[in-house]
Amino acid sequence: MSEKHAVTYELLKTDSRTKARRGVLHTPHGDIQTPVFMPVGTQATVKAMKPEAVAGLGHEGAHIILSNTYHLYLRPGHQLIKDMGGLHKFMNWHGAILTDSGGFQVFSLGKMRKISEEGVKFSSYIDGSKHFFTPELSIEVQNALGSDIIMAFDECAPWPADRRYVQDSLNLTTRWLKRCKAAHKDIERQSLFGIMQGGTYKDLRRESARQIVDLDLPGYAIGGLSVGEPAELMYEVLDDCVDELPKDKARYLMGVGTPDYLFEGVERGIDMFDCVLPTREARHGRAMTSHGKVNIKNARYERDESPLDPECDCYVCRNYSKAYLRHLFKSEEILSSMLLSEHNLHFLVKTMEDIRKSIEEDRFPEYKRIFYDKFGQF
RNA sequence: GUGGGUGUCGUCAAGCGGCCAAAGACCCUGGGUUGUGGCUCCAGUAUUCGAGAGUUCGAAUCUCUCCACCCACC
Repeated sequence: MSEKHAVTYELLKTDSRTKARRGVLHTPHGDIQTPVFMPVGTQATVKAMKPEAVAGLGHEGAHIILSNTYHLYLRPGHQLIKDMGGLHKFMNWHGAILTDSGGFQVFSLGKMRKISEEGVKFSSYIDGSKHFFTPELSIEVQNALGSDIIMAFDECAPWPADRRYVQDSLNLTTRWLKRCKAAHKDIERQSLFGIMQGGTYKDLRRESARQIVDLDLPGYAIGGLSVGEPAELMYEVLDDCVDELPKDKARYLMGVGTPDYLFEGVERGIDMFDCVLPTREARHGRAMTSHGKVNIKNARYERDESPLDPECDCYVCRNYSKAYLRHLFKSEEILSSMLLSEHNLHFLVKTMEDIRKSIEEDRFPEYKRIFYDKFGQF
């Protein structure tokens, strides 16, 4: 009666001097080389990107994206997507999909919600209508969407938060995780990842980790970090709590992030990352480059004929000048979002490819040094 | 040439004797953004009101002269 998990992690190599890992995530929609950066496509679309462009990012392509339970539940509705053949078919994405549970939206849309043992009552940001989200409903929605990896419905505590609150929050998250696991039946089609909480209290993080690892899930996420706490504190907490997670399961640091966070996360043994930053900043006129950030709005680029990043070989950098990109942004042309999004995503996906290669060749610390020297502070 | 009108930030404009070291919008300049509500949020930018001279305790606001532009009519 050994059921096969839909998603499994295979550890290929561990860096000799750090906790950095090189692995493969096997999913029903293909293998994912890790560490990996997952572009975010909240509303069943990576904003301003065609799926083909997402699939062509970097040199190897992006093979997994993140989408969102909360948003798709509200619009167009999970039943509709199920009727349309599931999320992959609906959005014409042939790679793997991870769906966030809606737990984070409870946190980020905090003004209009009420948390109880049973679940969360909240108002729709679209029309103000009242909804009640529970672990069972989150799983039901994610089952209907048909994503490869589904996330547990958790409570993400804010920072700062007092110890008592964080403790209660992590315990609630574990109780909800048990309900998620019980509600999720088809484990051969989709895999449920648990989420660790615990704020910035190391002992609470370890406690949360032990609780969720007990449930023997195919993967574990670290939630509730990068929510405003100082970077150094986050690194410290992350470094400590990762050791509590099993080596034969994928580890996902949720909502991260900036290039420097990616390196720090990988160094501490993280396999998966996602972040809205590259696409959101792109829409707001900011680019990530090998020499740091570029604000394309700046007047100094008015007559700059050079590409965003002289070391980048993406479609955008091969064909367009900063002067043109600035013009597109200032004119509020749609192509501005498209090109800057493509560049930013390419930059992170390509950086991850280089990180993977450096781990394979056991020179991750050296590569990190080189990257930081050029990139500077984000 | 005659009559009428208008002149306040790059632009459009509020103000019409004190609360104006001049509102607002756009533009412009800079910054923010980390499990995406939001092509968005935050901040900055006129010691000055076409120029000059008056009236007044006090003027962008009243008077006079000049200048510029606009509209009619010769």
